Amino acid sequence: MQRSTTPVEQTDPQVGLAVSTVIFTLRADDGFGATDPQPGIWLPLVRRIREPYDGLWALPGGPLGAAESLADAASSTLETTTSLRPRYLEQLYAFGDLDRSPAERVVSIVYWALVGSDEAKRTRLGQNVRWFPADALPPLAFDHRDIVEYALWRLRNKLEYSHIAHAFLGETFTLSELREVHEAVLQKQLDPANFRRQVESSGLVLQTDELRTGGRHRPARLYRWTQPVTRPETPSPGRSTSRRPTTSTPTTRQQSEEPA
Amino acid sequence: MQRSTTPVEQTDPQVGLAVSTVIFTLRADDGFGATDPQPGIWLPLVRRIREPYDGLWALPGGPLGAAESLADAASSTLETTTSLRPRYLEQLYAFGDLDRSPAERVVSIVYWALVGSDEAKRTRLGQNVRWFPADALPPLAFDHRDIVEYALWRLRNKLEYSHIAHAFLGETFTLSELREVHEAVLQKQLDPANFRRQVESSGLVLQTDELRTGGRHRPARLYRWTQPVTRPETPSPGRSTSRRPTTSTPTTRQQSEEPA
DNA sequence: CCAAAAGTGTTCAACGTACACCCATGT
DNA sequence: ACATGGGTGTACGTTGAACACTTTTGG
Repeated sequence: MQRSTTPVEQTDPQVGLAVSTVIFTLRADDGFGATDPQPGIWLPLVRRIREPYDGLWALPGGPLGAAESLADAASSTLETTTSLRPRYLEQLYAFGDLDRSPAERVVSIVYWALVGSDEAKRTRLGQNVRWFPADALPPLAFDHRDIVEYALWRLRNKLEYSHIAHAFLGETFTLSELREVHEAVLQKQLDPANFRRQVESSGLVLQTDELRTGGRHRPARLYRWTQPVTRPETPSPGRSTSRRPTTSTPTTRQQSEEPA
Repeated sequence: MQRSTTPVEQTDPQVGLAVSTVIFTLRADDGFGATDPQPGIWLPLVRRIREPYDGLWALPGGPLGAAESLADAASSTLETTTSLRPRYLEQLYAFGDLDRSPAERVVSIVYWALVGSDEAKRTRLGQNVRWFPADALPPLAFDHRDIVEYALWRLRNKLEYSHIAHAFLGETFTLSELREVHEAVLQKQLDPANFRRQVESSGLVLQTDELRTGGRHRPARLYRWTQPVTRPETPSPGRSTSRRPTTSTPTTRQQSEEPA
């Protein structure tokens, strides 16, 4: 007798199914009003008010409702916790080790999300919710520390071949502003000249005819994204790198323009 | 009142949790004894024997047992279906749309796996299990067609920066054999000369002092992998690209698994 | 005028690709 | 001898990093 095929009857009732979300934003202050020179990645955590791990901080999340999709659950967690709507949302991974939670068996499907810097700053949080800098997290409950690390890795990775930086900026932005986002996320300095050329030739961004004045230097041209926000809620192979092979290979089939 | 933090109480009992596996192997025959010139990707499917989708083919899988980890569930599905052990196993994605299954609500955590070509050939399958070429699948139940497409994309993607081709080859192999694997998976011809150099400089592979004779041509040197099998069962950021930066900063650019 | 960021140009090394060519074996 | 794949050499175009240099504003 072999196992039956996938969607099937009902699961063992002992296995709980939860959805959690790692929410990122970019902030330039230190949380007390002082302004850092470089912005950094921040994320909201929820203080647990029961066992296990009572008192520790944890990722916002909760059980999956029977009538909500996975992304909806992640999104609604986010809104309930921060009163914000995600500008980007993507599934991260399903964590299901047997010993994640001391007593019960819980599988957590984790999403990661980006929210706007400006909006995040204005938000008032509940009593048991606080923003923390990603590089100075308190002790976390469960395996949430690993989850955050993995989400950070994914964020940094993704930044390099997509326009998720969109989520941190307004409708229009200067290339310096965009570069600062990249520098904050990747935590390294980028050559302004090379960065400019890379972005301009990526096709993700479009010149406007406006300038941003005000700095005590030459005004900077404003740009806008060519496409609206990315919401990869269905994992589709297409990566739309918009690259065309210069010389060769009519590789028969629609050789997907995949990344790695 | 806000949603509580992650691993938590119990889920709505209406939501089922299943684990399915997309199993790939490489075969050179057409299923009837004739030998194709180029091997292709094949995968086993299970014929459903009940509603919904009775009679259609589906991915092997089943409900998650309370005492098994996600990877164990995927692995055991694989063994039950094909009597094989996976040489590679990785989580693909969690599919949880509301309308995946007509009546009930089921979330499927899907894994993808590779099994050895030689082993797969020797295996006898049960009555309701059959291998199909990935490019000629029958109509599939549920959203399994999309899932397979996504898994294929991931396989092709991953082939280029890891040594998962390991799974299709023996302990030692010639560079031609390795190239044939790549050509079969990527479905395009590769320049033997350039392929050789790329692989040799990748550090993933090591020369032996043995040769493979027998062809009516110059004997080919045998190689072996520098590392054993990859089993990324914890999604760790480190990709171990083992690349040495020639001049400047260790910019270890790596590509992410997962979609656009 | 000076500081500072915006924006352009140039050089160089690394890398992928195409392709010519030699090597060693079985028949 | 010759066909066939194993294996080496090389030239060229693209890309990315480094960095010199010009431009335009505010003070």
